[in-house]
Amino acid sequence: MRKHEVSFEQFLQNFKKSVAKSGFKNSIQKDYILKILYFSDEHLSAEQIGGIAKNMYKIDMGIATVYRTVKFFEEMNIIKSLDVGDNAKRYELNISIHHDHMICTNCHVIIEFADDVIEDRQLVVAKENNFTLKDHIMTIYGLCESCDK
Amino acid sequence: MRKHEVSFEQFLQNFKKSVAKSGFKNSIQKDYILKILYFSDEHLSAEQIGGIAKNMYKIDMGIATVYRTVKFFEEMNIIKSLDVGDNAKRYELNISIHHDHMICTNCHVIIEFADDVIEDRQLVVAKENNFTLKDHIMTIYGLCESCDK
DNA sequence: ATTAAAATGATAATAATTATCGTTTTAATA
DNA sequence: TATTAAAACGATAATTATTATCATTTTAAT
Repeated sequence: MRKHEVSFEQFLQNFKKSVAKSGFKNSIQKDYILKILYFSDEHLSAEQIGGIAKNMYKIDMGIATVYRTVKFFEEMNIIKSLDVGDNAKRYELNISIHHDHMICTNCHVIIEFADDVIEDRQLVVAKENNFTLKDHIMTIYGLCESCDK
Repeated sequence: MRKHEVSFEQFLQNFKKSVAKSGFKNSIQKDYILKILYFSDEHLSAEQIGGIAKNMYKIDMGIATVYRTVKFFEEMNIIKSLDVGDNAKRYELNISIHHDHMICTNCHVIIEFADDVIEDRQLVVAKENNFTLKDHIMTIYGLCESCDK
C-alpha cells in the first residue's frame, strides 16, 4: 500500500480549499477521482479511473469528466502523468515522497525509485541553463529481473 | 549543426548491413528518413519527416511508411522518441553523444544537456534494483529564460 | 431562495497512430 | 540475368486517446 505524507481526509480538505480559492467549484466527481488516485497502488489511465469509479464506488461518471478532471489536477500540480509506452497516459498523485520510475519494456512493470544525487544534479543543471525547473521526469527503460532471462 | 559520432555515409552503410542481417529489406524510404533525422537539428514528428521528404528531397512517401519506419528504427534502437507535451511524438537519432532534455512548458523549446553524475547514478540505481538498463529518458520541465518573465 | 458561474455527461469531432490489402520492390539463388 | 518469395510500400480505412460542444445540473456566494 502506497504511503502518502498526509491522510486522505486532510489532503481532500486542503485540496477543496485551494479549489475554492482559485475560483473553481468542487464536485463529488473530483472527490472520487482524487480518492481513487490516492488509494491506488497503480498508475492509472483515464479509462481505468472511470472503471474503478463505476465498479468500486458505483459512481457513473462521463469519460469526458475524467479527462477534464485529470487535466485540471495536473494543472493544479497535484497529479503527474507518466508515459508507459502503451499509448494511454497514466496518472498518479504528486503528494508522496518524490520518486522516479523504471519501466520494463517487456512486461511493463513499474519500479519506483528515488535518488538524492540525481535530484540535486537536476537543480544544478537547470540553473546552469537559466531554466526555472518546475518538474521532471526520469524514466529508465530496460528489463526487470524476471524478464531478463 | 548537430554533431554525430559517425559520418552519414558510414552510418548508413552499417545500418543497411544490420537490416539485411536481421532478415529485413532496405529501401530508399528508409534511407531518406534516416538522412532526414541525421541532418536535422530538430526533434521531428512523423508528419514533419514526411513533409521534409517531400519538400527537400522531392520524395513522396505515404505517411504510413513514415510511421512504420520510425517504429522499425525505434525497435532497432537507432532512434529515440520524445514526448514534448503537444501530442505527437518527436524522434531523434540515437547516435550522437548521449544527452537529455529540458523542455519549456510555455514555448516548447528544447534544450539539450548532458550530465555525467546523473548518467552514473542511473547505472547504480538500476543495478540496485536488478534491472538491466537499456535506455532512459530524463526530461526536465519548466520555464526557459525568456518565458520566465 | 436566488442566481451566475462552473461542472457534468452525452456525444460529436479531432488527431495521431495502426491495420488492411493490393501492388511494387528487394535480394537471394537458380 | 531471370525467377521468385518475402518484405516494404502507398492509399486509405479503422482505431484509439483525447478534446470540444452544448444543453442540463450543481455549486456556492449573496
